[in-house]
Amino acid sequence: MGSAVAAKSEQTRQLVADTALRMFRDIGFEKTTMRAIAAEAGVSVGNAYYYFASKDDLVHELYIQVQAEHAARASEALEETTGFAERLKATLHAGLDVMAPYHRFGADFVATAIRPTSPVNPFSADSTPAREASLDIFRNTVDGARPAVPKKLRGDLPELLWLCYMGITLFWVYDTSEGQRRTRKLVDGAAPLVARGLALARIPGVSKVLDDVLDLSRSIRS
Amino acid sequence: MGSAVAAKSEQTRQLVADTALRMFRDIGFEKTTMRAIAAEAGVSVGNAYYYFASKDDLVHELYIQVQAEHAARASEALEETTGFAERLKATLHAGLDVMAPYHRFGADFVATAIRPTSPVNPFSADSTPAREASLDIFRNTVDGARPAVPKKLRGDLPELLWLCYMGITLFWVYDTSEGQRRTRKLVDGAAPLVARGLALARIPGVSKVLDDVLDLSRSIRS
DNA sequence: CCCCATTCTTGAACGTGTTCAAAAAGAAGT
DNA sequence: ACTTCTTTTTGAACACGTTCAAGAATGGGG
Repeated sequence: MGSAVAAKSEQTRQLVADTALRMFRDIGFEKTTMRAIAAEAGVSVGNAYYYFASKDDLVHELYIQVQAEHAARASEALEETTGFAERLKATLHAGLDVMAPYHRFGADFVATAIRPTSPVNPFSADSTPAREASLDIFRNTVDGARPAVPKKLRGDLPELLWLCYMGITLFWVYDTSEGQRRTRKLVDGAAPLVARGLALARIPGVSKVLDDVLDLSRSIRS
Repeated sequence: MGSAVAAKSEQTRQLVADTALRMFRDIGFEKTTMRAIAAEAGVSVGNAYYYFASKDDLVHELYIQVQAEHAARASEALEETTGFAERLKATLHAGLDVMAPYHRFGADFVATAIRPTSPVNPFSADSTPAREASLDIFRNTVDGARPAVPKKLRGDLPELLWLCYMGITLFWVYDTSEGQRRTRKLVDGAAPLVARGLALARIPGVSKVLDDVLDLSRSIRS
């Protein structure tokens, strides 16, 4: 198999993927039927299925692309901020920026992603690379913060924030306010509160409860 | 329209609903096709649609039934407990008990329920009665606790706990451990921690942050 | 008893995601 | 050039959720 041929095959794959993602953005998830994608891309339905096992698989492709874009934008925004609250805000807003064009499609995306059997499920094995890359964004957000976050929390915080990010995404999906203004407000309000909450970890009474929360969290995960 | 006729119509409706719910439990969501339900119930497909606008609507029926059973069991269990942690545990375990037979179907249930347009969506207008009834369970859980929970939290806590319950349900859906043992462990571990966390609300430093959290929560909701 | 309006029931038909046997195209060896 | 094997492409076919025009059953008013 020469490289030119490999390129041809890859070209078809990309054509299908690009067409699908563009149609998702422009006309929504449900109207983007497999037949419509195939017609628009100028291939047969079966051919699209040769490259993507299912429509969900095309959503997976979108998830990967959105995640990569989020990593790029967050990384850039984080270069200029040091305070934890500001860094968290930057990371979360970057995520919202990237998702924005797909808002009308967000509900279907989430409904697809939430099935444990789906390749798009953020906890699934298929999503491990994308999930790890996403976790890296939050590790970077936490580790680069000055003043540093309490050492006790540094290990678990990225995962916890990533989980919060999933929750915020859910909120964003349901947010019908213009430009998802309420979600922006939530991020702006919550980020400094999280930072102040972290400072409380140094109060002895709080620290004890926190230890137990972390213990529970670890025992549940293992 | 005599009552006998009304009964006949209601009888068909119940027959379809009962058949569907039984099949959901026994063979899962996907294998329970509308054609299979109709065949099993001895009616035509169109007839099932006369009583239920969609397959989602049958899931809604299940949601209502599960919620009613949860309310009944929780109410009974709460009669015997006074401590907040114990009450919370009782309420959450009652919910898990009722959902248990539907675990294999849980993922599809959640995927259906999460669509903003779905009648099953717990935040939707269609679900308002069931949601209010569910909130009542948590109001009862909080209000009946002795010693009483801090007054400042008493108003918002039920909604917050209900939201946590949604999160626990999500955890439960993904929990493949035998009998969803890990979810039980999570509830047992988290309930006392929440109770201890509430006590921290009396620490001045914590109280200030908490005020802002509650303010933000209220401003986002309105 | 018959008529009419309402309620209930039917099953064919539509568009969907997905599958698959078969064909076409390409690569490689002789 | 011919064969052989793999990769790619096709489009008909399947089961699904859903719709709908048409018909049956029902019940009250003359």
